[in-house]
Amino acid sequence: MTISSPKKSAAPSHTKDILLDTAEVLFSRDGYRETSLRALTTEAGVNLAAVNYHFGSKKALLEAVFARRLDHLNRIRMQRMREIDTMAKDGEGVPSVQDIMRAFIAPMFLLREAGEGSRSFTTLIARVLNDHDPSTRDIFLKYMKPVFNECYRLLCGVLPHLSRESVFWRLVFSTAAASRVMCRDESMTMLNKAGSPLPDSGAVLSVLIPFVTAGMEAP
Amino acid sequence: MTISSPKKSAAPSHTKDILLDTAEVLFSRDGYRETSLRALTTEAGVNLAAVNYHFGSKKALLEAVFARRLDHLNRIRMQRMREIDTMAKDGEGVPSVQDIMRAFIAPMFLLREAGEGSRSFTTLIARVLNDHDPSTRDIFLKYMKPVFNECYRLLCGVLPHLSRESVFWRLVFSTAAASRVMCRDESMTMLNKAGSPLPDSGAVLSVLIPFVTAGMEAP
DNA sequence: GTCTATAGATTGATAGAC
DNA sequence: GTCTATCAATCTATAGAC
Repeated sequence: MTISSPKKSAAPSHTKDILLDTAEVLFSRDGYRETSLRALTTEAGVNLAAVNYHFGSKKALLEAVFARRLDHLNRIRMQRMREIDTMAKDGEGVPSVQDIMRAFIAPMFLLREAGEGSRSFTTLIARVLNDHDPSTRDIFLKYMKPVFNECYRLLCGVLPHLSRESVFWRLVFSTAAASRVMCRDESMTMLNKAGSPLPDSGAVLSVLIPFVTAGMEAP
Repeated sequence: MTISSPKKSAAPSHTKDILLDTAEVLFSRDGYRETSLRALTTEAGVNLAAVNYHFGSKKALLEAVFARRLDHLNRIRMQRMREIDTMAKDGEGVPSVQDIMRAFIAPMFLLREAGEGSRSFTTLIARVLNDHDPSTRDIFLKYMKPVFNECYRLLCGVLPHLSRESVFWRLVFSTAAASRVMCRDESMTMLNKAGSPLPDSGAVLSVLIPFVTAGMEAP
């Protein structure tokens, strides 16, 4: 109890928290649109009307799911990138592309390993990023934008020989690669001739970081 | 008329063709699940019952949309990769990673520039690849698998110092980057601080190919 | 082959008793 | 805050006249 985080730790006691936890899992497993409020409230063991009572609408529930995790995650990423920025300004040499990319990408994978709920959440991010509905995508992009731009700014600083457009697109490619592994699923296995099981986040990260670093540094 | 391709060129005269063309555009613009048969048949100017009469179901229509384009596209990609393979076996040196990646990725971008319909189609691929419903994804992956595996095989040949798992995952990252630009949209503009307009496929390709090549070749 | 009409099911949201 | 009951809208798919 004494070392636990914020307030409610083990079992969520309030309907609101139960709904957030359940929505995180079901939205990531089946998709936001494909998850009906009936399936959600049944799984959560609460009444059908609870979502609209506590959050106002289904979409407001989705936004609440994002806010709960991203506020914390993005604070970590921004802090890491600011540390890199400060070190550079203090004359401790030019930061490496790899350090910047790791600050941008790694915290999401660490979150992924933090528990079943947050694991679902990172999958949800990857799914929402590719949603057809702009308003659904924009809920996430609103949180993404400041972190993306800070990373972009740092990269422009250490890759002055590249056009800004090149840096921008390469960073887009990198986020695409990262998000693809975030929601890795059976379709991966279908392509995987080697038949090897899906590796854990640490293993994927050790392939992903060199990949995006080399891509960013390409001539 | 004499230089036009296959059979029906300018205006599709049959209901079936009109439905394929309209489905391609609406499925890519709004998503497969989000496009109702009502919206589809209204836009196509045909009767609501036409889809089920001609194709049997909505999902069979999606599959027909894929078959019409992918049979041709994948034949081109396989041919290019086989040419690379033959050259290597004839002792004309080891093929470059860049050649292999270009054979795998470029034809899709060429198709994208071939017209409004095929442009929509490449967007549709990228959207379906990230669909929540496995059966929807699998329709595309069934066509993707042989081409992906051939590319994977070639890459293993020229990157013998890498583990097969590394090659596999790097190729997955590359396809993710390619598919991300395929459905580039307003959400890109939202992130793009430089505010530059979305470049054409040739320009994106000239950034994408060096990126994935460097990523594949990373130590 | 094309049309109208509708069956049959599911959805998000709400009103009102408790 | 939680419940039941229900509304109004949507959907895919089909039956049957023309």
